[in-house]
Amino acid sequence: MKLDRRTLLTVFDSLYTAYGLQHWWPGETPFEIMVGAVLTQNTAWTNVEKAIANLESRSKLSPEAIIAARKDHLANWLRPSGYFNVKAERLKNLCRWYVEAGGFSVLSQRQTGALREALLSVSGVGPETADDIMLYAFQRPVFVIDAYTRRLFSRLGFIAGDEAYEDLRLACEDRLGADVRLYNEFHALIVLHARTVCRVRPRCDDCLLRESCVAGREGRD
DNA sequence: ACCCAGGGTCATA
DNA sequence: TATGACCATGGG
Repeated sequence: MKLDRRTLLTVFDSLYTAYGLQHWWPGETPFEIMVGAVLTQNTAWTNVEKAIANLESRSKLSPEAIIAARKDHLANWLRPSGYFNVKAERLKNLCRWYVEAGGFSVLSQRQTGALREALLSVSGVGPETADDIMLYAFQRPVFVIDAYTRRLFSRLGFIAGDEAYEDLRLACEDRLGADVRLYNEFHALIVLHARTVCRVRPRCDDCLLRESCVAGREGRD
């Protein structure tokens, strides 16, 4: 891994200059962010919004309502977000854990490591979902590694691409230091960039990260 | 018609 | 530990 703080910040600056502040998940409650994190698993966000709107319009966007709802009903409301049977189960698991643990105020008092482990103990919450929740709902300095991040860093020549999730996360956190604001914007910018430029020009031949790409791509591809 | 989208679990070797 | 099957809708 050729990750270092200066290089990572150079990439961040390029993205930030190009796209500006993203301030992800503004105005949403921590619980809504948790719901979104589960529903967006391998799913386009536009579909997630429809499912959340279904819950909202039926006043089911609360942990108690989701726990009380029949699973087949919940699945129908989640239909637009795909994998609706699976996600109905996962959402119920998460809500039961959330309520039994005492909700946001109580969970907020836990230490970052313990909170992350608790999230991961919920069936249906894997590392990426847990870290989305850690960063965006609980405001903890956890660097989210998703497919986009891995692909971008790989294309830039920083990593091989097959590193374990935890190795990558800890490496990034080590280089960047605990910085919630930075992690928040960085992840949002990577996703935004991936959905626009990288998707259209997969080899980064002419994107704003070209300098970094070319510098890091020697002997690769 | 095809590909992918802000993954995760479970069974198998 | 490491693959593969499976889950499913909607937009490009």
